[in-house]
Amino acid sequence: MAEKIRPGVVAGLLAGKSESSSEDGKEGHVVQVLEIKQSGSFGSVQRYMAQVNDGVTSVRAMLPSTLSSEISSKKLEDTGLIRIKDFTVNEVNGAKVVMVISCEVVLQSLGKKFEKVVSGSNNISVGNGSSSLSEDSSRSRVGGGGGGGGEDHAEKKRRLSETTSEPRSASKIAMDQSRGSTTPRTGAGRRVYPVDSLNPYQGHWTIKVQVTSKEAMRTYRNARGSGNLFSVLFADEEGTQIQATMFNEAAEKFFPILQVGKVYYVSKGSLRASDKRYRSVNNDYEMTLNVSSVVEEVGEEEGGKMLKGVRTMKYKFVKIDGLGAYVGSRELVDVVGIVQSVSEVMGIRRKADNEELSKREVTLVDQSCKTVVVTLWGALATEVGKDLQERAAAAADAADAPVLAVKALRVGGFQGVSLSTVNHSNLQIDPEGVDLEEARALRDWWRDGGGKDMPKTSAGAGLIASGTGRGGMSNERSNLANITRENVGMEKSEFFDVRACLSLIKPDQNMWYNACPSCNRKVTGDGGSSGKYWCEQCQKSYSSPSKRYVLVASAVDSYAEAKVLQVFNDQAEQMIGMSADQLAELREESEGSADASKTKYARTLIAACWKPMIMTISVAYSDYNDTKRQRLVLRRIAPVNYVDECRLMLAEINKHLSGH
DNA sequence: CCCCCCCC
Repeated sequence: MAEKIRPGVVAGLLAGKSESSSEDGKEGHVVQVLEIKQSGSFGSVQRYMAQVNDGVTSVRAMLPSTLSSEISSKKLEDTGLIRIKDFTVNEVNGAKVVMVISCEVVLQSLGKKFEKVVSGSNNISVGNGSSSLSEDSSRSRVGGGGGGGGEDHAEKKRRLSETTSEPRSASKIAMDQSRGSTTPRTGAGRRVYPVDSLNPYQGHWTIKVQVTSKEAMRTYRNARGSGNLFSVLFADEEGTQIQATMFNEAAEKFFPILQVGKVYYVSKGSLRASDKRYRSVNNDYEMTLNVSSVVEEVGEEEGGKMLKGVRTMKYKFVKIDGLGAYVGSRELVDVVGIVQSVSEVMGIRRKADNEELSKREVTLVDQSCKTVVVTLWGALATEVGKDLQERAAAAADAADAPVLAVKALRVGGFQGVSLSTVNHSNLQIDPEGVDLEEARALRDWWRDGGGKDMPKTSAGAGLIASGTGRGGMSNERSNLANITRENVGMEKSEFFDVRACLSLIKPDQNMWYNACPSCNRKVTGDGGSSGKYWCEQCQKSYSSPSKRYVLVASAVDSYAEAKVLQVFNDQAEQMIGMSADQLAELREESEGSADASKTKYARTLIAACWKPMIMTISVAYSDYNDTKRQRLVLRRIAPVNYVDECRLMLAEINKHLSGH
């Protein structure tokens, strides 16, 4: 076995010994892990703790989230070996804990605890575990580097020396920063951490990041108070992103300083687990900067213009045919597709406050041969959308259609599946193939014919309940209790989809009217002596008007009963299964029957009830005898597709589960 | 400490 545990390594870790001189020459320290235990989860990722053992000493260690899948999949078990590449040491309740930042599995399991008598050749001195690096020694190791603007391999190695048992004081870092001009900043004393190594337990760090997006300042007001805030996304050279938010005073302070595209050293921010529901980047943590946080722009001579890795946005693409699973969840997705069409910019008035919004719709297709409409909002519609439109127009033929990669999209249920940009969304038109394997694969697929023979259908088509002609049900389900609450529909009419049954169609109501055969409006007259009916609209008389339903039914779901649901002809016809004229005949036959409930007429109305269906119901307030009254109208019905409904319920359940 | 993200 090439991998060897050197006894004394653990003491070395505790002492912050950095230089790895493992016998195989690889960077890092090989140790054995014992007593692997779950240790809470951060975000969605289970974290583990373990004892790390070198045969002489063992100490508690927090293992990185990157190792969690290895543990859960049993690629690493008790008595296994890992190589620690990067770590810090924290004191928790007076005991030292090794916080492993980066490591790899060396051996799944050794089968027993590794124990060894310390050999004389051990080249790591076994310290007392509390020694720490002096400021000077730390400094001397971090010299050089220069203005390359990146952490090279040597720098990474140096990070191995970082301990938090004696961190460099924040004031020291601040001093270094203000003194910056005399010494290369990436050199003197500024140890730059990769963003993915940050965690809430770490004492002090400095990151070097580019602002990749910046929100406008906004105001919030809730039960706990009100204030201003804005957030930015930082990305480091490795492309790892993290959201940083600033409130109130800190927001005022940093808003003018942080600019999109510029690079900064950031330190003294606080980290905490990010809420998966609201996460705009794939990071278990998010950062809050307060007034005492340090943000300093990196000069261009230090490579501040562009961080190498940032261009490579880190995507977690979801194939278009897989978007259905995200409908209704708040999770943001990344999508890459061939641009099929780009609409003009449209002006929209937001319902809530009548504010004018710009939107543009882009249709994408990918290898799944499914299409989806992405709605771009605001500047993404007017600016990036314009570039996209021009690029699409410039395409000589379909094969040259642009590729669009979008980071952070909200998945909605409009027409089955729809995508919408949010504040943090980021668009890349024709992303560099070298950076983006998926984009290249997609373009190759498209240029090779792009499944030319495959029909391209909307990703939503399979998800919406069909059967009622144009349009479709959304994937959001409400219920009768919700939609009949007071004031729903007060402002303007609202539409809801519910899964419900009719519970009653009273047989003694009017049920229909005589309609003009050409305009469907109510005609006057009763045939009478002239045998004619008059249509006011068409200014014509007819001898044989057809009947059209206009009836009141009750509907029920597992939440409530809506006693009065207005139903018009098309929906009534679908539910009753015959035209109003046909039902009128049955009604006539039933006249004078001894038992009205046994007539064919009555049984037909009963048969229309207790069939679950998806109903689109509009709720609005309308005048009724001088008072405003809530009015429910059945606008559309569709059969229940149980597979789809189960899928929606599962998504709903998952939404609740992921909330914690 | 936010967590709204719009329209059909």
